[in-house]
Amino acid sequence: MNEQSVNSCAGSVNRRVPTRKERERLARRAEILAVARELFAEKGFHNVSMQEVAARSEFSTGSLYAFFENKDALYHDMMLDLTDDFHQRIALALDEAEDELAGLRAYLAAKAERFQQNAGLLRLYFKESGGLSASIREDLREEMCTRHNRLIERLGAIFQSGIQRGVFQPVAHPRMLALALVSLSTAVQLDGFGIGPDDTIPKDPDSVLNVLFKGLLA
Amino acid sequence: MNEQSVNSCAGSVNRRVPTRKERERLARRAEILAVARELFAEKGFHNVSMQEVAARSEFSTGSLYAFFENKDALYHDMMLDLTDDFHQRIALALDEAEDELAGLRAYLAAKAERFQQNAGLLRLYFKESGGLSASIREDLREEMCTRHNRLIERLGAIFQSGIQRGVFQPVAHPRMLALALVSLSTAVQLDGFGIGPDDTIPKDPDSVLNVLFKGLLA
Amino acid sequence: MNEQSVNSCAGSVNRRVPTRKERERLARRAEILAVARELFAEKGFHNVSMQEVAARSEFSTGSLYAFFENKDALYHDMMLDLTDDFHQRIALALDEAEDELAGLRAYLAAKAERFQQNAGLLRLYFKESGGLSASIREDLREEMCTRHNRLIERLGAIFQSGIQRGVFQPVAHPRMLALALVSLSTAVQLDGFGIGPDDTIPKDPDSVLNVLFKGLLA
Amino acid sequence: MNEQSVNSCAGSVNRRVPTRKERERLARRAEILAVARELFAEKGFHNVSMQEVAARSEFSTGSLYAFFENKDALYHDMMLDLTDDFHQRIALALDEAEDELAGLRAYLAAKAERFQQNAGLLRLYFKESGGLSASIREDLREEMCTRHNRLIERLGAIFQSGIQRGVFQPVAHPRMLALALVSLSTAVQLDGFGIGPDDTIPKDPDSVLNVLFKGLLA
DNA sequence: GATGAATGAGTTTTCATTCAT
DNA sequence: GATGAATGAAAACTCATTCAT
Repeated sequence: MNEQSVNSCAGSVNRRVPTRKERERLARRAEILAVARELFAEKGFHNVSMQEVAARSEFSTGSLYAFFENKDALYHDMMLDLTDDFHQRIALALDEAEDELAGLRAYLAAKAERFQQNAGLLRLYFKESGGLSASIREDLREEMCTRHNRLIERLGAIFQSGIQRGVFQPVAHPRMLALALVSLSTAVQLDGFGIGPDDTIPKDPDSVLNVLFKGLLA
Repeated sequence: MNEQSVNSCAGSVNRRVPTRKERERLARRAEILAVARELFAEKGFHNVSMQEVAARSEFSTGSLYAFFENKDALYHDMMLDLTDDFHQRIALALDEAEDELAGLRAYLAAKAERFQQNAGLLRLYFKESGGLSASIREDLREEMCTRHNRLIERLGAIFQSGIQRGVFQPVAHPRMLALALVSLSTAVQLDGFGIGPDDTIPKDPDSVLNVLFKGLLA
Repeated sequence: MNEQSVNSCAGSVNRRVPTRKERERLARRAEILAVARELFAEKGFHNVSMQEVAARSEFSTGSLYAFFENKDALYHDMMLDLTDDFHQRIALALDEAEDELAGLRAYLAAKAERFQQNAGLLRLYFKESGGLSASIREDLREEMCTRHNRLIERLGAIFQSGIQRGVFQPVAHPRMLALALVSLSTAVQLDGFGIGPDDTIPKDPDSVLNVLFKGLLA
Repeated sequence: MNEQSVNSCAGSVNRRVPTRKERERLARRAEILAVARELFAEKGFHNVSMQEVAARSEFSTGSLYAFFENKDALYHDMMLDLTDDFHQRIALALDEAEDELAGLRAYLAAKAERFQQNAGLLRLYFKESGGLSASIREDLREEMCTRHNRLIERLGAIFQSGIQRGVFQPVAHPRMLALALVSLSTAVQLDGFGIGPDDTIPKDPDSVLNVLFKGLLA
């Protein structure tokens, strides 16, 4: 019953019993969040019932409420989970980049990968965050804006340092360059979802950067 | 009850009796659509009831169904109304512009005016269209994409012509320039909604154009 | 269809069309309240569902919410309805009484009649009001206490006047006599619900008064 | 599993092993009942969940079901516990009283003490017992009525004996006197909960007795 | 044609009870 | 024996839609 006796023979300094439970709980929570992602992406917040989430995740409705206070909380947590995941990847990509240009390319690559991975999720992402949905709880919007701003700052800093190092031409508002990069890359990626007669726009990083850097590079 | 009998005595070439009705009908319809705009913008599709629309527009719920087949149709029509309105203004601005640069400035000005006019509507616009919402009926999404693509084409043509006329530097994908212009201007406008510590980004047309044209202009 | 045409022949000065609707609405409301009385009396607040009230009253659940904001409001209104009804009868009886003693007898008679009429209702009455239920909305409790206090005052005044007129012997706290009368008569009536081996207590007004007036009468 | 086998070896007259367990079990049961009292008094039967009882009593929900078959049984047992406690105190007070008048005073004192001790419990008591709640299981109501009747009988006997001994004036229904005493004292105590403009009614035993005994005492 | 009262299916949420560990 | 996670039936309440007037 007590694991300590089981493990007592060896040097077993680190985590034990509570961790197992905790890990399982988090795994279940993650399962639910994954199902919620799918469903919300497919149908939108109001067109998904808790019953549906319960059914698809193979939990009972009651269990859902053991993990999330209510439907809003489930949505909130799912959204933050999704966003954090995205921003962490990008932050990582930026950390590993050797110089400014490489950083921007890394950002674009990470973003493209992300977009390709889950188109459905993105519809949701832009519907609810880019759209500044009125029906989102104010706190969620704030939290997502915070993350977004953090990303803009970071990219802005890259432009700034590039300019200072003489790699880029000087510009009045480096932050706006960051905004341009983010919005253009998003638009390019989303363009693929469009139904326009021609999908002729290349979606690789360098094409995007070219638009911004025509003449901008020193 | 029927006005035709009243007017039937005279030559009926310029008679407007059915037209009067028709005009009235359209006016009522427009009133409802206007109320729907407000309400949907404020609260989002699913948080507005037909009763609410009826109350605010001073029609009965029954009458709503005389004008729109159901709630989805009301939303659909309102959305197209909104979009058409927007695109018409921009088309007009572009028509009146004397050269390419003036056209782009006109576009940016029209867009900014539009954003300022009704922030609430925009949240909706981006929530449901920019977000490619899954909960929208497919046909609405298509129709909005069509309009969006038409705009992109038009702006792309302006870039193209500017390049041909030697006003802009040549670029591989003029359509991407259009995309860049649209997305950057949107992002700049939306940036105002953010909660970032600094709203230091200038939102006037020339600042936006500067980012795109640093060195791009011939 | 329009009553005006029907009534237009005679001098029909007073109320018409709106009254019909209003009357109907009140009648429906009363029907629901009556069903609610029954059900709440039978089973208690928490053991009655809105569905049940709807079914027994032959309305839809939705209609219930057209008449009462929510279940609490339904209960609240039903309770006040019940109490007001009761207190009005008693007030009437007191008004018509010729002297103090007759007033007290009238009170007891009205109360007894009331108790006999609807035993079930009384269980509820005492359950929720006499019991100062913790689950009642505070405002209801206050409103019922107000009515109760008003009754006590009124009866206290009768004792007072009886004492002043020399009909009753003087007593330090006439209000307590009122309390005694009310509580004793209630207890006597409720005693009938008991399962005691003997129901030998006479429940007529004079027996009750005798207990209080042994020696009180001048 | 059966401890008897373990302990069967020695002389087992004064042995307390099973008793220890039994004692512990009863102690735990009592702890749960105490928590149940509090919670039910605070919020009413239907507004208290087993989870809540479990949490506050620091047992698991499962354990609750080891002590009480279900929620109804818990309520039932708690209620009887409460009532028995009350009646025992009063019975004791009556036992120790030297004469009839002292007995009645003792009853009133015990009751007042009881009321003061726990106002919350009383709300529950009167809500569910005095109110003859329909939501109580019939058997509980019976059991509480039995106890109540027993008390009435006992008080009635005191009046009877007082009358026989010539201490009180003769009265047709001594039982009704008992009822009067019980109901009046309850009403007086509860009056304190009221919101009446004046709390001028004295709540001491003698004031209550005075109302009943004006002229009753020989 | 217009009205708005009525409908009832569908949604979120709670909680008594069970049972694998 | 004890635990508490999981269950799922049931409840309050909403709202798109219809239809008698």
